[in-house]
Amino acid sequence: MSKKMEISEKDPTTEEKIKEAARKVFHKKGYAGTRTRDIAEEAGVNLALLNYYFRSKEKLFDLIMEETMQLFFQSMKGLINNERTTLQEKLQDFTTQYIDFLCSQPELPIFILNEIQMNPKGLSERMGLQQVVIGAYILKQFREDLGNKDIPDSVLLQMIVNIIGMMVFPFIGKPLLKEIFNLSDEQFQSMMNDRKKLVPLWIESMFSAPINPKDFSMIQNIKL
Amino acid sequence: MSKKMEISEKDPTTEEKIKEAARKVFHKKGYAGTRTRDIAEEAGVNLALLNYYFRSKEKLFDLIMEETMQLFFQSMKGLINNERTTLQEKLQDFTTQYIDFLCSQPELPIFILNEIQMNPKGLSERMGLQQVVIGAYILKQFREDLGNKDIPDSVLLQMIVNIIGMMVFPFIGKPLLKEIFNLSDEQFQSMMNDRKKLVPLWIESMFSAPINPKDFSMIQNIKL
DNA sequence: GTCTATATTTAGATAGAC
DNA sequence: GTCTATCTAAATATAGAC
Repeated sequence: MSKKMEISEKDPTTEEKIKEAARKVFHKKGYAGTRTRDIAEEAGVNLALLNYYFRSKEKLFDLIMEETMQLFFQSMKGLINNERTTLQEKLQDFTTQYIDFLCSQPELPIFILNEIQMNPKGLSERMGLQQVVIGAYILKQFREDLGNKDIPDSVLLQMIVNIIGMMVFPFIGKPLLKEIFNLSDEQFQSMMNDRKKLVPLWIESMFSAPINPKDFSMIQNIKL
Repeated sequence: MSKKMEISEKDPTTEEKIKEAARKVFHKKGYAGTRTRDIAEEAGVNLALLNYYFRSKEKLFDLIMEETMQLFFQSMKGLINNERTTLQEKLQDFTTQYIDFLCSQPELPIFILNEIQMNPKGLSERMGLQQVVIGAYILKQFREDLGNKDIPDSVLLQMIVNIIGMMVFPFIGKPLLKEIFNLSDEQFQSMMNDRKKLVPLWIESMFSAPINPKDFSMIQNIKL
């Protein structure tokens, strides 16, 4: 194999090694719980190089956080905006692929939601968060499909929370789940695999639940 | 009003003030993100008094963590072990009262689940966690009710995750939800109020979803 | 670009007066 | 019990040689 061919697969640069290590450690321990020494050690480089390449812990974190949020939300964006699939197909694609994605990055949910709570400022401006969800093509389809059933937007909002929650929450509660039910990693994995098909089934049946509008405040003035 | 009568309602002691402040700050910022100075300031006492009363930040945290876990799980324990109500009644009581509880302490879920992930060791021994859930009376009732429908324990486990998740997840995602959907605190509150009745309805309908066992691995060897 | 050594800053903890 | 002042340790950041 020639040297030229190896360029594309050559060893990562020091800068890349640091970024990868930072991603790993920040995701696991959060901003406050991470020491720059941990990152340097994980990357196998000298501590001083962190500041040489990224100026400060905070700047490095901001970079990682930005990329992580992109990853987390953009991976969702593509799945819910496919205009060539039916609602049922899209829901199935979404749960399958997003659960696969989360399985490959199981600490993402708690990292992101925790850091957002610590520092919510300038969240949605940084990326078009509102547009990602509210403008999603799948929402249009939901509304068409449900228009017949007289289901208000406030219930649709509740269902969005449920769909996301049923995929994301198990990862947030994973350490607790594993202890309470003595689950192995394999069992957790197969539980999430089952969810790929269960979530769409559940969602469909939940929409059939007999809702009496008089029982609910229906969150005034919600429109998606 | 006599001085004797005022004893029971007198100002909190310094020790109590510190503990309350510690609870508040730890819940908000987590262990790593909290500085002892924050706690002292919140309590309005001198920094040195923290160590006078509690020896160290870590000891103070352990104390708060212990009490918080008790609060979080014990408040659940009573609700799912009432032997005098039907399954439907108990589910309704559970969702109503547990959501009320979470509304009164909205940072609890993310605090607890985050700290558990950071340091899962000795979790379930510290309190009889397995017994709280697995030994719950409501589980017996679920099994009886579902015995007729041939629903395996692995699906019951999935449903437990759903029940807890539908109550807890909105609080974990609250900052994000509020930004994406422009929710006010009042709207979030009324959303959670609606959930008190929606969750039991949803759960019931989800149990009616048509499940084909061939589609699922059904998590081998799970028994609750 | 990388390293050693060191400076700076921050946070937890304590000594000792009152 | 409480406070001031201070110590110590830890963590971030930088200077300067190579």
